[in-house]
Amino acid sequence: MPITQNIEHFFRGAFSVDIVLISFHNQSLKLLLQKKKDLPIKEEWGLPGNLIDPNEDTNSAIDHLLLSLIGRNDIYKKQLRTFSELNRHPLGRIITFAYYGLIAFEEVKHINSPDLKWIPIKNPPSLSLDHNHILKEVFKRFQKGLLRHPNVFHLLPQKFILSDIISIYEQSFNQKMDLPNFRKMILKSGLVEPLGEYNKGDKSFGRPAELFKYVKSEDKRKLKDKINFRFYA
Amino acid sequence: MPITQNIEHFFRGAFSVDIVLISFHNQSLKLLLQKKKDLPIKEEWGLPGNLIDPNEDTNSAIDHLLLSLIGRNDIYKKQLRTFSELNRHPLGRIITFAYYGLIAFEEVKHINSPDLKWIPIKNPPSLSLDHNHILKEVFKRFQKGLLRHPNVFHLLPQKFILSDIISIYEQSFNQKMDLPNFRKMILKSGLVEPLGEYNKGDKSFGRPAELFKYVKSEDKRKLKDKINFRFYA
DNA sequence: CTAGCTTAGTGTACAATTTACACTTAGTTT
DNA sequence: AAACTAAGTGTAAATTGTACACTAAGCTAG
Repeated sequence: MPITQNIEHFFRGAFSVDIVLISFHNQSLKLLLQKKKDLPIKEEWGLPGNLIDPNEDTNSAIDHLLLSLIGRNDIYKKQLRTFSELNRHPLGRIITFAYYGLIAFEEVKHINSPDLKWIPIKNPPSLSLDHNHILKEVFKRFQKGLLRHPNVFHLLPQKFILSDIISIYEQSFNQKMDLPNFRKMILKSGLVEPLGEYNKGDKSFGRPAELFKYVKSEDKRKLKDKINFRFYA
Repeated sequence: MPITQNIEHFFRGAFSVDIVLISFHNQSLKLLLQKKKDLPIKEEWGLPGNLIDPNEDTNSAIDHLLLSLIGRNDIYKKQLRTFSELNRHPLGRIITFAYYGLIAFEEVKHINSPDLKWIPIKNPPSLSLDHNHILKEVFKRFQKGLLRHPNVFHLLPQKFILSDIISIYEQSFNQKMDLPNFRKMILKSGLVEPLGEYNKGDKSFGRPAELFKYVKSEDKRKLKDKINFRFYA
């Protein structure tokens, strides 16, 4: 099969980027949606996204997208995977690079556009195209990220309380944790440092919680995953 | 930005699939390479791959590729990620879907083509395009797969000995294991069953090893990953 | 045939981690 | 002041991981 013959036959595809941008506000995980226009599609809202110019790199495309959405692109983000089903887009063969990003809500709370809205990430509405499918997959990876990397901290403000961490985990995995033990784990990880300040006035009852800050461990934690031959679904 | 105007500007890209096919033979992990022709590139050998027809699905493209390579496509395979750097291919903007596949060597040992060869996966030669880069990334994911899923068994024949498992892990992570303890882990996992047969004649010395078979656990092991707030690099 | 090598496989004691859950502390509400 | 809420501490038992000595079964060399 001499592919250099008739090569232009293969060059008919387009690319896009879409982002699942996650934040945490009022004890609840939030997702950013964008109003879709100019597209022959049914659902109005979907994941924020853009077509990629043929001469543009994927990474710079996501940076442009983030700038236009929230005014900055220096947030935690990760390219996840590509969705390439043949008829996923009415305009033709468009494959999309799905990203996810995490950001503390205080960084984006000023944003106010009729084309953007934050919704609770649980039970999202029907989204345009295959975006519900993308969201589902990305959320699974978000969960794995929480298990394997200190990603919670990207969702929290500079000063936070330990029960916010626990709350994010409980929501993400839809299960109750044992507070005392989780607390000890967090402390033992060496990733947080107490500030001696307390969370006054915020809540109405209960003992005020101490505020903590995140410290990136300097030793880089070059630990290897343990090989233990116990597998999980 | 009314994207439905001048839409054909965006449809100039092409797609391809490439596969990192891994096997295990003679106590050594192997990788399948393909001789590249008809391409204006320097290196002769690279990862097996194909351009995708604009009307073809990615999954069916990888199936066709596997059929043409080894005569079957019912092996363990997984789409990993997409490589999309602007100038990764001399023919134009081609983004490639990188897959990896695992197969027991006895299933493919009959294959004999001047365009294909198995090489030890450690210290591969210089490959065409960005294939060394792809290989490196895929190998990391292969390692993670070994840690989190019972993937070793895809590399082993129906009847195998426990030290083959250990050998694959030792090679993949380039570290010595404690035999007695690893053995107990494997046994405790419930994933293997002794056959009462022994590995006679195969090796010259040492006590003959018992043969085992893989049993998929029926209870589906719906265990969740443990949330323990210990993170690894 | 036997001593010694090689690899397979078992046993055990100890260390580290996880889990369950009672208890104390500091604030607010009634 | 009693009751309630949420934060935070302590401890004991169960489970898991680690180190390493030991036994078993074959082969080879003498």
